[in-house]
Parts: sequence; structure tokens; C-alpha cells
Amino acid sequence: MENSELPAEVALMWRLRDTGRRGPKPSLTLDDIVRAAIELADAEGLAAVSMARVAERLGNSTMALYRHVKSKDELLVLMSDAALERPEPLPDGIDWRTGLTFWADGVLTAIRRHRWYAKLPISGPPAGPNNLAWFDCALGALKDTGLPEEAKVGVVMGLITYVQGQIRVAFDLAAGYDENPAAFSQYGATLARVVDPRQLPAVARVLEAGVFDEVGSFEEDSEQDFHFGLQLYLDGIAAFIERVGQDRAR
Amino acid sequence: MENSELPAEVALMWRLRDTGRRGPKPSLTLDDIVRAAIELADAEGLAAVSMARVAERLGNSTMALYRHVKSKDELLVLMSDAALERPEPLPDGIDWRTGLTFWADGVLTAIRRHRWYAKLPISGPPAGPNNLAWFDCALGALKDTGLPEEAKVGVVMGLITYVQGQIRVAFDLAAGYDENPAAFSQYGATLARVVDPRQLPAVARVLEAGVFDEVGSFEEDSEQDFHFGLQLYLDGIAAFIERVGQDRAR
DNA sequence: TCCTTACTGCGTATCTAATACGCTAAATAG
DNA sequence: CTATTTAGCGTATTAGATACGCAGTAAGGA
Repeated sequence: MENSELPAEVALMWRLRDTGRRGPKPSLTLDDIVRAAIELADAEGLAAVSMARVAERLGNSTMALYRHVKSKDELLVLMSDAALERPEPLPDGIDWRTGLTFWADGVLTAIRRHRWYAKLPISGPPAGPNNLAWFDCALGALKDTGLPEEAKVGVVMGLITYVQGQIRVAFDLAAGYDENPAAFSQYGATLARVVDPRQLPAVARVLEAGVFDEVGSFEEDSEQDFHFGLQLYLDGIAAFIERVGQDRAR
Repeated sequence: MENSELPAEVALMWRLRDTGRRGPKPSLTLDDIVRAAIELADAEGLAAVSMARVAERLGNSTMALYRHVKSKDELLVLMSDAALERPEPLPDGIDWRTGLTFWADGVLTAIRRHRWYAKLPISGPPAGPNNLAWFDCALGALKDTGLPEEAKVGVVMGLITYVQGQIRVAFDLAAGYDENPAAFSQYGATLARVVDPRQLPAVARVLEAGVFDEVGSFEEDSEQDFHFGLQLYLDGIAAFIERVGQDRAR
């Protein structure tokens, strides 16, 4: 029960701080702070999250926050766990592929509510309660595949990376689009202007095929890209499961 | 030849600015600035890259830089293209799978030289000369697969996302490890302390199997993870190529 | 009950960074 | 030779993180 040995941020995420007995009643709670920061980020983006703005939102002074978090980075870590609410548990008896697709859609939906999530730096392997719940959920989907535990972890880590990467790209592009739509609709034309077919023959071929000529609705396009790439990765997992099963049968 | 219609950053990346005739000779060039910024980031990390530090490195004043770049963000965009030197062209007649593996290893090597690269925000689809060269290289590897151009683009975009995501995670974790190695070696123990097997059965199973008990050398582990995930994705591509080939045969 | 002490909120001050603005001087076009 | 551009740069403004220390509060012990 020695919380002292746990990394500070982990203890905070699980709210394991030994509640101090003496002194004034805190008028702020960690939950308040994290919630306010998340609301601010939702409303005005991650860049708007400053200690001062968060404190203002709570009607407190800036420095009061530092009684509850060691630094802004620590606050960001707490936000990153709190933003992902608990996953819906997977329906029972579902096959792994359907399960992981369901899971990936869930991640996408959860992060869509907090687009800044994809911009946060990764501070370590999943350790907060919500992140671990998602991790558990994905691992659980692989329950009946016969993969050894270590392989499940590898598969899920790769999937997380893929999913978060795809989301990050999609949101960054969408943000760039909102900022300067012209640059995007011109994309094909711009490339055509700049690409020398002798230097970049494959890009030139793509341009000639007109792939970049019209960029449809971003939301739809990126949703399609997301699922397309996801299916590729899931096909890869299927091949891997097959391979491991055969090795084992021998 | 109207450069005016090109997005400003693209024109800069391709160095298409119409060289001003009048006025004093510039003592700084854009290349100097970008090179200095990259050296600084290599040496002390992205956080050390401030306009002041870059200028200092060049023996100029801070504000002089603003004659060449509109903002720090623009400088970051220029850095992100300049940091990826040209790819080695793929050996001729190589099959797509070997080609993409070679390509992915090349990306990994290139980014390893500039670890901050993985932290940069994505500002748009590839548009700089170096980024496009890598894009071309990957597309070229799929030349003989019979995939339609649009599908090639989708496959390559997904691959880029996967590769960069994996690299980002690996470097962030490595940075976290350097900062606080204890937190990593304790990871398994920490989870064991905090995980309730009824709440997170799959994670508990992984812990019981001892998967997180010893975390080997990070460089090696992440290299293995990188290739493992890459192979999964490539298996997925193989399945996709197969499928498209069959559809076409019908 | 009163004192000790841990703990809270917060004012102040410092440091770092981005960048707007406007001046001066250098080239070159005409 | 003058008007026009443009480079470099000094100054000042704004924003943000966070160190430091004071003052008041409430629980535990005497």
C-alpha cells in the first residue's frame, strides 16, 4: 500500500493521494481542474490551455493550481487519461475481427469528442485507468485467438499506434483545411506545377490519373481512409494468427 | 510561372521566391536559417529551437530571421522538409514488398538522425521536395502491383501514417525512459498494484504472464516492434493486392 | 481549550519566447 | 542622381510558466 513507490503521475491518475488531514479544506479538486482544462481545450483548442486560463475558468488564481499539479505537463497527462471515457464493453462472443473494428470505431468516436487528444505527446505506456480500460478491451477481443500474451500485446500496441496515427493525421489535415481551404483544393494543381516527371515519375503518374483533382468532404474521406487502413492491418493480424496457429499445430 | 498562386510555404520549400533585385545583399539565406535550426534541434531538441537561439547561432539578431520566414511555424515546416534528405532510390526490379520494407527502413534511418521530426505537427499532405521524393519512392515500389493509382495512394498514405506513428511512439517512449528509467522498469509492478483483475481481466492476464516484467533495451525492442507491425501491415497490403487482382480477373 | 503544524490559496517576481513596428542604410531602377 | 525596395536590427509588447514565500485555516494533541 506504499503509494510512495508509484510514479507520481500514476498515483494522481488513479487518485491515490493520501488525503491530507490538516489544513484548510481544498476549494479546488483535481477533478475540477482537469475538467476545466478539458472544457477549455474542447472549446478553444489545446493552445488555449494555459494555467492562467484554466484558473480563470475556475475563479481561482493561477498559482492555486500548482497545489494540485506539479506542472502543466502533468496536467496534460491527466487530461489525456480523463478525456478518453470508459469504452463500452465488447459484446460477448464476438469474433476478434469484429471486436477490434468495433474497438477502433470506439476510439475514433471518443477522440472525435476531444480532437486535441491526438496532439498530446505520448508520455509512456498506458497507465491511467481509462487508457488501461481501452487497452484491456482490445486485448480482450483477442482472447480466443490462441496468440500468446506477448503477441497480443504487440498486436494491440501496433493497432493503437496505427489508429492514433491515422486520427492525428486526419485531424491535423482537417485543421489545416479549415485554416486555408484554398491550399487544399489547389493541392493537385500545386503539385503539377512543381513536380518534374523525370524526378518523381510515380507522383506524376498519380497526378495524371487525377487522383488529387477533387478533394471530397474531409470528414468522409478521412473516415474512409481510416477504415481502409484498418482493414489492411486487420488482414495482417489475420495472417499472423493463422501462422501462429499452424506453428503450434506442428 | 505565376508563383503568386502557390501557397507561400510551398514556394519557400521549393525556393521559388523571385530573388529581389533592389536593396542590400542579404547576409543570411533561407538555407542558412533552416540548417542552423536543424543543427540546434539535433543538438538540444525541438524545445531549444527558438528564434533567438537560431539567430544567435548565425551571429544575427532575432528579428533578422523574420525577413526570411513569416513565423516560427513556417520555419518548422521548412525544417520538416529539409530534415528528410533524399531517399536512396530503390534497386530496380525489386518486388513491392521488399521495396516497401527497404523504404520503411530508410524512413526510420532518416528520422533517427533528427528525432525531433516525429514531434512536428503535420501541416498538410506532402508538398516539399524531399517529402515528395519519399512519397514517390513508396509509390514507385507499387508500380507493378496492378493497383489503380488511387489505391496506391491510399496504401502509401496508410503506410506513412503507420511508420511515422510507430517512430513517434518509439521516440517518445525512449525520451520518457531517459528522463525516468525507474518508471519504466517498474511498469509491470506499477500495473500490478493498480489493476483490479475483475475490472481489467485481459490486462491482468498479460501481467500474470510476465510480459512486462523485464523491459529489454529500448532501441532493440522498438526496432522489433517496428518490424513486427510493419510486417502485419504489409501482409494486409498483400491480401489487398490479391483481392484486387481477382476482382480484375473476373 | 489552545497551540502546533501541515496544508491551502495566492500575490509577486522572474524568465523565456514570439513577434509588431519603425528606423537606417544599402542597392538598383530609371 | 534620386526614388524605391529591401535587409538588418533595436525596442517594446504580450503571453505564459513557474519559483518563492506569506497568511490564514483546520485537525490533532496537550
